[in-house]
Amino acid sequence: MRADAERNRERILAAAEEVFGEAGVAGSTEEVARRAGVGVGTVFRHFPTKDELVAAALVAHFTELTAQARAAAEEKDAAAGLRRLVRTMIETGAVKVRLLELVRGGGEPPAVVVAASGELRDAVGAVLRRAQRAGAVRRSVSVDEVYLLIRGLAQASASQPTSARTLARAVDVVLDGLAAR
Amino acid sequence: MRADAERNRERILAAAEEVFGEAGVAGSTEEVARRAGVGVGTVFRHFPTKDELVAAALVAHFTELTAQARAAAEEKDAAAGLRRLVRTMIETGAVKVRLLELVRGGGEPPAVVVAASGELRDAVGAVLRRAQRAGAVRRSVSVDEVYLLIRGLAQASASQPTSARTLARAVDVVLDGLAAR
Amino acid sequence: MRADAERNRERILAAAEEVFGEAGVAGSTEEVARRAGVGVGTVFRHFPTKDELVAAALVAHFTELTAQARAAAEEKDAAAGLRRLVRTMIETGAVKVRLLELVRGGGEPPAVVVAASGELRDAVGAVLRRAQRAGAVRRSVSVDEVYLLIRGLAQASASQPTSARTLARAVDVVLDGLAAR
Amino acid sequence: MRADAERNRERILAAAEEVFGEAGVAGSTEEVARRAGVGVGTVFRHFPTKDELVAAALVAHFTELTAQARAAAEEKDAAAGLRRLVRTMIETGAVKVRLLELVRGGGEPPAVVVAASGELRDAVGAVLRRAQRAGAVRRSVSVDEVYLLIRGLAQASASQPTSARTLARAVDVVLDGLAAR
DNA sequence: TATGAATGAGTGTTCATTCAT
DNA sequence: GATGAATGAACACTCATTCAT
Repeated sequence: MRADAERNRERILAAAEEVFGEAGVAGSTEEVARRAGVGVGTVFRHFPTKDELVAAALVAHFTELTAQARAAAEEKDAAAGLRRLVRTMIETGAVKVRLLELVRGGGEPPAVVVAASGELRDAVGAVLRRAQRAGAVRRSVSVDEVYLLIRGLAQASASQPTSARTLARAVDVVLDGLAAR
Repeated sequence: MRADAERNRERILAAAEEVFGEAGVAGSTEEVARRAGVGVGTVFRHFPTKDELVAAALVAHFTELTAQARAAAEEKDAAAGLRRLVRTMIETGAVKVRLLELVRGGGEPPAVVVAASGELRDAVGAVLRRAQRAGAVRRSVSVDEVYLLIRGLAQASASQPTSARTLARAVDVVLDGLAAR
Repeated sequence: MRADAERNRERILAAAEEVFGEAGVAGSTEEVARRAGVGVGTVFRHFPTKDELVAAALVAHFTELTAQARAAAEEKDAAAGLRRLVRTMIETGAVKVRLLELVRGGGEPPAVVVAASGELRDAVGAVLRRAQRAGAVRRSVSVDEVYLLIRGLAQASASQPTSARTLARAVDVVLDGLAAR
Repeated sequence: MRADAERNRERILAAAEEVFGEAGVAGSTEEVARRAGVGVGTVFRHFPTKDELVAAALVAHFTELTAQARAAAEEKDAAAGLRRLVRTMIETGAVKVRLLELVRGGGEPPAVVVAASGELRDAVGAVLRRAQRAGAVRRSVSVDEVYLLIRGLAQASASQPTSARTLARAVDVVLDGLAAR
């Protein structure tokens, strides 16, 4: 039964990412249940509240991104690592954005989300520092700005159809801005 | 009574900006009515649909920003004009962001909104071209990227408390990125 | 001003017959006002309540029919008079039906309506008695049945599209049933 | 739970017949829920729309009547069968009338209702043809008139309190009119 | 006196959450 | 544990009625 329950949990999370990613706030718990192929009751057994479900989906998303950030930190070329990370985060950012909408609402996001977000920030920080050490980014910038810029482009491109070309150019502007003079 | 009705319309619009700015999609028409100090019926008389109310609030917001963009285009120093515009848009952007969330939902935003957004984009374009002519921005960037970057920073800073310092630094990164090499 | 007010009253009544005749209960006071070419306020000044407006429209309708019944009582051929009356009432009955729907609702129709309906019944009674005297209708039937049958056909044909042919045949069945054996 | 749900469905339908039968269009879904002893949500789970609820109640009503018509077709005495059917339909017709009001409104009634009504008409037709074959009704009348007359009496007696005596006499007039000369 | 803007109770409908099976 | 039917508070929207102009 343990295995079954675990499998359900995963399916629900995946369905939640899908549903909330598509419909944002409008996504209903019932729809999540339907896509996960379980009853609503099961969803609520795993996540006693819609907010908790959303938070869990967000954490899952942050966790994936953190893994990618850590991978980027291993890359030979530090500058290329940063570049790739920025692109990945922006491209997969759409979902996150929709989910974040949900979590805000009543102010502070739940602690778990803050923690997961913090971990991601740190991983991005590591990539950034490596790029600085390699001389590809000037010393004066801090993770905060970088993180903000990434989130911004992710959200903006998610909330309005944006051509790949425009997005790529915007990323270049940012990377140029980060570059050491 | 014309006068009264007009005043109500303004109050409703202002309340809508407030409510939707704070609560996003969750904001209720009833709450808008309460804050405007009118009955729900009055809100619906002026804006027959919640969507129309939201659209109207958005248009109002875009219109304000467009006015500011046009003012920025008059400024002596072209580069300073661009800088100021970017800052203004980001600072007052919070509201817009929340409202945009609402309008998306079922795909294309209503024509009025698209039109108002287009006008803003054009006004920003004028400021940008002036800055390019003055040599403060390199020729290769187009309005699209700039508009995207501005929207991004506005949304990102609105959706998560961001220190003024971090925001200012992010703006600088962008402006540096835009600058001619 | 008297004349103006009187003209408005008539226009409102006519509009009410139209609107309620078409839409039944769904017809709104506002729509009546629109068709009458006056403001809602004016409608309410003349008829302080929707119910009163409906009642007045009904009374007007009954009054017209009563006039026709009286005319039928003058006709040379008593049997032909009855026949014509039945047909007229059925054909113009559609409106009445819709209006009656409205008036029922909370039980007894208002006194004015009852009175107007009584007058119509009496006028029909006169036509009937003449037909009986002429030997065209058997003595044992009373106004009540006749009135009920007429109302029935009027309502039934109004509430569902009915071919003229079917209606004519139904009327013949009734007239045959009334005829002396 | 299947059993429970089924029981609820029945109770809701019964309540709907009651409520709409009494109040016509004015009857509210909430009132139906109250009388059925369930929450509004339950009503909407079973019938996603008020219109669908009304249609379902109508279909149920037609179905009952069709069963009675079929029973009448089995009766030994063909004329008595017709007589009894007409009486039954008129007596139980009140509800149908109110419900029909609702269904009209926007033109064509939903297909299910049309179908159920058609079946009833056919069953009545069978009873009628038997009576004709038995020489109790003249050949020239068709189902259409009979159905119209029945509906008419049902509606008329439902929409205004009518003494049993008057109704019986009206029925006799109709039956006499149908009789072979 | 006529107007039509304002009001707010009431209606249909949705959806997070609970609980009997 | 899983299910999905039941619940009811909450929301968008309508419309009879009132009242400032």
